[in-house]
Amino acid sequence: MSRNTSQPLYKHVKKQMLDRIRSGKLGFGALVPCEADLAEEFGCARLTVHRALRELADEGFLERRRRAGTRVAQRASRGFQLSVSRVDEEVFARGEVYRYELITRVAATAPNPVASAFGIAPGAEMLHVVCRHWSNDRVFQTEDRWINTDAIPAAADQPFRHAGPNRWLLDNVPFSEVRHEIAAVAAGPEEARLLKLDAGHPLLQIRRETGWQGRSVTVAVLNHPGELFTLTSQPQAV
Amino acid sequence: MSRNTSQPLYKHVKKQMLDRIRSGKLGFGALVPCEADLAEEFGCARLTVHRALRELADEGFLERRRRAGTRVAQRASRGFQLSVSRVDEEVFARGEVYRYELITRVAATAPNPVASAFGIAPGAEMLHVVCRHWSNDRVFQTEDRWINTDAIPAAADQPFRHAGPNRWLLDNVPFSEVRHEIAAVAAGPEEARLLKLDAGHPLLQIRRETGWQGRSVTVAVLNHPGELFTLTSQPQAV
DNA sequence: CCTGCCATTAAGTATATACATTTAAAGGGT
DNA sequence: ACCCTTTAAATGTATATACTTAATGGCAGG
Repeated sequence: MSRNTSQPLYKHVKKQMLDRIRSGKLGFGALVPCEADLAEEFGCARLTVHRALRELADEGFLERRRRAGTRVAQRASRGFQLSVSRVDEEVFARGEVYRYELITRVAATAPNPVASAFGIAPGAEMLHVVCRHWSNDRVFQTEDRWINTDAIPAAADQPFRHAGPNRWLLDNVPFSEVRHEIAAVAAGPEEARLLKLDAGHPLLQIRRETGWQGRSVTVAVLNHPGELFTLTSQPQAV
Repeated sequence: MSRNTSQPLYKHVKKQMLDRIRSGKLGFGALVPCEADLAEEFGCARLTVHRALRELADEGFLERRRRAGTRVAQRASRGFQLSVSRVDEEVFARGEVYRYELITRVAATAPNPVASAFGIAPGAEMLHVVCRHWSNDRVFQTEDRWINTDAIPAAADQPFRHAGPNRWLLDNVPFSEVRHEIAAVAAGPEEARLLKLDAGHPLLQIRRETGWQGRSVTVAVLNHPGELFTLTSQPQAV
């Protein structure tokens, strides 16, 4: 129970409280003593306890409401963090050789679902880029992306010949919202050709919609051969 | 630029700084003024600025080092949050009817990969549960789970006849680490039968390993018909 | 018994102050 | 020029204090 002085006090309090939760001393739904009482118990200021409890609440361990106090959260709906990086960094992290290949890059009329996501008139022109990302000698990911040139005029000048739009966008365009959907689909003829697989092969498909201040700036469909690529979540940070 | 008084001051500062980052006024890698200067600029205490900047750093927008100051972070590898809930809650959230069905529940010798994950001798007995989760009249998820009865003796007494181990574990067992892998696979004959699909159908497969204080307590393989189920990430919180 | 008001409680925010920690940069000696 | 020491700048933590906000639970009045 003796505290490690090389560690900030609020972290010590945090760890102690987490221990009580994990050991079952404070079960799911249990009422946690109020900040003032804990401050007295730990012999520190209320703000120190406040910070510890606030961070535990941010991490999903506690639920806090004014006047009603602090309770141990039900664990049912805790999130977990999937890391999403630039595709070339993913490949590099696996110790393999990355190569980018542009398939097509055209200004075209956006199909209706894309146009409505961008909040523009159907029939308006925008940039459509299709490309492949290689890892050693295998196709690691195909990318089929629409870019709202209305929102990002600079994209219209990018050739995307030697580096993918993924990378350019991450490096150059501010974004505020990202929405992802992940599904397993069977490869259609077009996808099978691009991924050099047989039609019907299972694909891990990520649909990513990136927005800036409420407005969609780009939507992308990313396909991975199912068994080649697995997304791995990080363990819970504690 | 006038501040909304119904909003905490530190959030106002946070928003202002985020605007400067997103608008490009503070480009990637740019040096942010020190806390004292910002405090003077916003006419508030240093601690208020400190909290705003600390949270922005926690969210990955800034990088801070003592003495060296605060800089705008490169955006390359920001994570996103996938929510994981109890399967019955998932179905309920879709407005459909949930039904649980137990297939098998036996004490059996764990296969080697499972035993080694649990850190126990190969050949030791543990609980193996196979079940299905229905959404209306379709199989929403199959669950193939091993439970370390060494770590959770109470599980040996659970019949899992009317509610799945997923739910019981979440409600009753503390856990500290969760690791996920997500992949797309083709249904084998056994999976096809359980999911009432043809063999070869694409499945979204989630492998989940749950640990408590460094020790694995349960591993599960969850299969979803690929096109039925999509994991949707939450938009970035700002 | 029900309703609505209100006091009280607990969390949330803000400030001034102080001191600790890290480390870049300046300075000084060889 | 190089290395070592010192200084100071910036962030990090801790405390006391005060006020704000939300919401519960009790009380008064109908």
